[in-house]
Amino acid sequence: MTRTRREQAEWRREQLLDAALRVFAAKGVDGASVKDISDAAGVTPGLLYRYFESKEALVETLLAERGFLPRLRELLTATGRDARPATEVLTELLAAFDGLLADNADLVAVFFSATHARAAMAELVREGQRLIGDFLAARVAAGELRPHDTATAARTVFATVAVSRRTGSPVDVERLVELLFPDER
Amino acid sequence: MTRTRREQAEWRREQLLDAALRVFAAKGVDGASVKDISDAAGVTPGLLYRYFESKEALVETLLAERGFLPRLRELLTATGRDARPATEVLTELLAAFDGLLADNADLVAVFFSATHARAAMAELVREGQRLIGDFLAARVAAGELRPHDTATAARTVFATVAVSRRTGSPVDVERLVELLFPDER
Amino acid sequence: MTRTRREQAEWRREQLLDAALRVFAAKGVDGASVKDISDAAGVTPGLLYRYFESKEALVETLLAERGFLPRLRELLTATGRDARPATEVLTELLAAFDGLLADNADLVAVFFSATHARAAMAELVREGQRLIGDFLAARVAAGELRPHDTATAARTVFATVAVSRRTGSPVDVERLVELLFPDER
Amino acid sequence: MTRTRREQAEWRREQLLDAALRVFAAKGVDGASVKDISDAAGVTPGLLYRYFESKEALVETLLAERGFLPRLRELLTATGRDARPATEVLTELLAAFDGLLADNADLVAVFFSATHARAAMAELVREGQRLIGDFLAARVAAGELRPHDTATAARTVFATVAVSRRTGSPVDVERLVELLFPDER
DNA sequence: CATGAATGAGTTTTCATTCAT
DNA sequence: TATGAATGAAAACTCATTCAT
Repeated sequence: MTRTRREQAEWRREQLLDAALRVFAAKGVDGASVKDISDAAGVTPGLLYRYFESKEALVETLLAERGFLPRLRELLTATGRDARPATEVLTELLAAFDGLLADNADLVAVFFSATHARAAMAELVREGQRLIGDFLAARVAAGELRPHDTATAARTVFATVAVSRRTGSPVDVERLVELLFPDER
Repeated sequence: MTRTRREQAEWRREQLLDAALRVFAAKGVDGASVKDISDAAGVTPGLLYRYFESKEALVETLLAERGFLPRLRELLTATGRDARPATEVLTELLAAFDGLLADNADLVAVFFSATHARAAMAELVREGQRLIGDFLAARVAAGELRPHDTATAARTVFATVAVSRRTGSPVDVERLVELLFPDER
Repeated sequence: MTRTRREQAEWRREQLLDAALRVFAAKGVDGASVKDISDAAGVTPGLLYRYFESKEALVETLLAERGFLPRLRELLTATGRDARPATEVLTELLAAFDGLLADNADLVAVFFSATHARAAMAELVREGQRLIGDFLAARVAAGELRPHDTATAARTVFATVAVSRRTGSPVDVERLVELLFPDER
Repeated sequence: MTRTRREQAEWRREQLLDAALRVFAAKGVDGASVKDISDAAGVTPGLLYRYFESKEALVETLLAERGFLPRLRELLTATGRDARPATEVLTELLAAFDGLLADNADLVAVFFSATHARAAMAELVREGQRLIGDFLAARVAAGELRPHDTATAARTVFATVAVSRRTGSPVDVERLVELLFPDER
């Protein structure tokens, strides 16, 4: 109950970021007012400016601190998979990616709405595709997967999962993997 | 140079829609002001209201009149393809779809930015996936393509083309088709 | 059917004044737009400016040309009454005044709404009270009515009729006269 | 000089209502801009919207909070009059009513100008006439006043005082009462 | 730390008025 | 005579931001 100053400040900061994320996702960055956000956080607009320089700084902080690129990287490079079949690992990977997007639906919405976020989103996509492509290439090199254009394949699965999430009709990742690698079960 | 009143009005209307599309794509619907649009069209803000009831009505008109769903439908249902190999037709189809998105990049941007456009975009995606899926299913039934989950395949190619366009790194549709149907060349 | 230029112009002018009167009465002078008026007249706003210099000029013309002060004067000074009993004449007079207000309800509304019309209305009231006062004084002098403060009496009946009209509950003028002159029937 | 937040807000609210009342009275509700009002209050237009939802809400608040119907009711029903002669009480009553209108000249002007206020004004008139009518009827029943149409009489005195106030030539209430009840002095 | 009154620069929208056709 | 496209100025209103308390 008793928080130190520092804890309290940290807690408030996070609370504001939470509120901002929710509100931005619902109304879009431009459509949401500072008042909307402070209302959602149960504080007054003025307080927001003790924690963030401006509305724009708030958006940037959100993108920087809540961005899930690190988590995506983790997911896609997790070790201890070498022993398991490529299609199994790939399925799991895509499911994890799908889950990541689901968990961060609000942030994804911000990525889509904000003109600012264009670059951040592009980076996410590039990185994701590269990591999946590397995985596929390694397994092709190992002779486990048939030779194919791994970059295109990575791009394909990545895009499919992302769009499916965004349009609200989640994809069945098993089927997706089977579509691409029908013989490697 | 001399235009009738009616022609002038029609021309101005289109010009305003053009300007709005450009500005909305660049700044987002919420980020663009009516003044931005009228400036882009070289007129005064008031004039916009002779042609459209409100900024919102302008967005709706844009989505309704400049929507490329009809063109998409045309593309995907064009006849005279029965005689040609499925992969060839599919490649052509996806290239056309990619071209359509390229031609309508601004509108696509609006679809992405506007909270209003969420529904319109979802419909576009659904329709596109359905039409491609139907095509694939017919060719599978005809024994030309290997049996596979045609719905997932449709979703895959559709999403891949769309995301590639959006992220600015156009996909090579031939490679995409070959990835899915390596043996049907 | 064929009108001379002059006739046509006169007719249109009157039509515009009619429309303006109706619209001003309904929405108030400030609340009514030039477009409202031209719409009501079935013409375009531009045309209005061929007949009147400005919206304000239109109001002034309305007050000047449609003012019923002349008619009021006529009513209150009509001759051929000397032979009849004062209360009878007074009753008839007030009824006629009431009728005049009813016939000009729209104009009265404009008088009330327009800040401009304050002076015109005051003049109307003054004149009306003076004329009724003169009538009463003459009859007192003739010994037909009891001596009383004729100015106050005039003001009283005038105000009563006017307010009753305006608030929508027309007064029974016979009762009003009987109230003031119970013995002079 | 030092005011608490709450006091300051309350004070500002009243100040804005004061300013609005003055400006509305001078220019009419439609003729007055929000800027006119904020200028009169020495603040920026935006501040007005912290205290009132819209210009229309401001008018309604004015009518509701500054309406003098309660005060009118008080005046006309004040007790402790039974012992005094009816004409004396009536004279005093009308003088008080006249004073009330004088004190609220601005509000009366708003009543006259605003299309919205039509209903509020009608209620005021109705109520006022009813209360005066009741008073007269009681005194007739008590045999103190001659039998007469008390409703018409009430309407008469009410209208006379109101119009006189409005047209700027205050009535002499003693004379008015004497006109109606010449023998009851 | 937190409030919320206040600002100023913007927003969308309206409208009296002009003028080429 | 009549139209209606276009303007410019102002309207109502919003909102990010500041600051005294």
